[in-house]
Amino acid sequence: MPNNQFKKGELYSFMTGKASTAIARRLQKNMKHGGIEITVEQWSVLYHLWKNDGLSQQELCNATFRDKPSITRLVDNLEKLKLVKRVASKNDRRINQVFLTEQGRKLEEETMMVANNTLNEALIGVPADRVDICKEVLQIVYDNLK
Amino acid sequence: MPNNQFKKGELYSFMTGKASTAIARRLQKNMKHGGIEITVEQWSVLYHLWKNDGLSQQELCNATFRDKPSITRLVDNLEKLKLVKRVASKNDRRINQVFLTEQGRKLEEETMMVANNTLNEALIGVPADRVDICKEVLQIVYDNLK
DNA sequence: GGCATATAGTTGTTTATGCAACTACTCAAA
DNA sequence: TTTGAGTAGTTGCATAAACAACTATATGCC
Repeated sequence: MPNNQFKKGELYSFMTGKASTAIARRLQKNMKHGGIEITVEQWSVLYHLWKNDGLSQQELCNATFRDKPSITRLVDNLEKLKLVKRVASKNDRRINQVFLTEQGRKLEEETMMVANNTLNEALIGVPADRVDICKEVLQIVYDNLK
Repeated sequence: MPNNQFKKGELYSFMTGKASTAIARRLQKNMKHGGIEITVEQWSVLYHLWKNDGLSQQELCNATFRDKPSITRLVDNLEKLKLVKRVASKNDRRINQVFLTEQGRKLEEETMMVANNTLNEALIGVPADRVDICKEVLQIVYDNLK
């Protein structure tokens, strides 16, 4: 028994993620404006390495919710930009660990500041308790479907 | 003065739209499983034509929050699939109106049913009033950034 | 040890996106 | 009536995504 109805197109934006598209575009624009020459997708990989350097590509797949080919090519491009380096694991030769370079580490502070500012632009006029509810709903949706 | 802080990565999912990615993937999977051979992006264009046939490409840009090249190519592909047809406007020869074909119209009922079911899968365990709050927050975010 | 199965990662193909540069058409003002 | 600004749409290029097919390595069972 459905607990919600998709009526009158009011949930179109919800389903198509117009808000998150808008956030990604603004983040991209703000990074470019700040002289940070990476894509938002590359940012999402670096983000997890800043928290936890040396993740394997598979762990990056799980963390970023991207498939293996996507991570292969994102890491390819980040390597070309000299921001990360693949290191074959000694224990398990199937695994590449991905490590930040000095250059990659240096990006963290500035880039996270831009991300933080972008989020604040996005949330102007939204009470914090409503943001929390929204986050919870999106987390449940993600858990339902992932 | 920032009204929210981007702390401890808790808003990573919010910013990167993991929930809407999950919805889009599930919708794609459900359509394929139901024998509907279109992409979710093509669905988003057809959706607006079902509500309002004959929109111009520019109007489709506004409705779907995509840029002009994206709509050009989505309409290209929908035309190849014989689901829509471009018709040059008589009043203003710059404008293409996009009309559904009989085949395009026939997809509506089944496809909207699949979309509705997908949404219900996504929202299992979420009280309706929380969905409403989430929608409102996302609408404000979109309006802040669009 | 050897084989089946699973896991990590890569490659190929099609579709989609963002941005910039371009063509074609419209409209209004000199 | 011409010209110049604005609008609608297309094309080119780089990046990214989904899916399937592939290689290489690891592991567990006989």
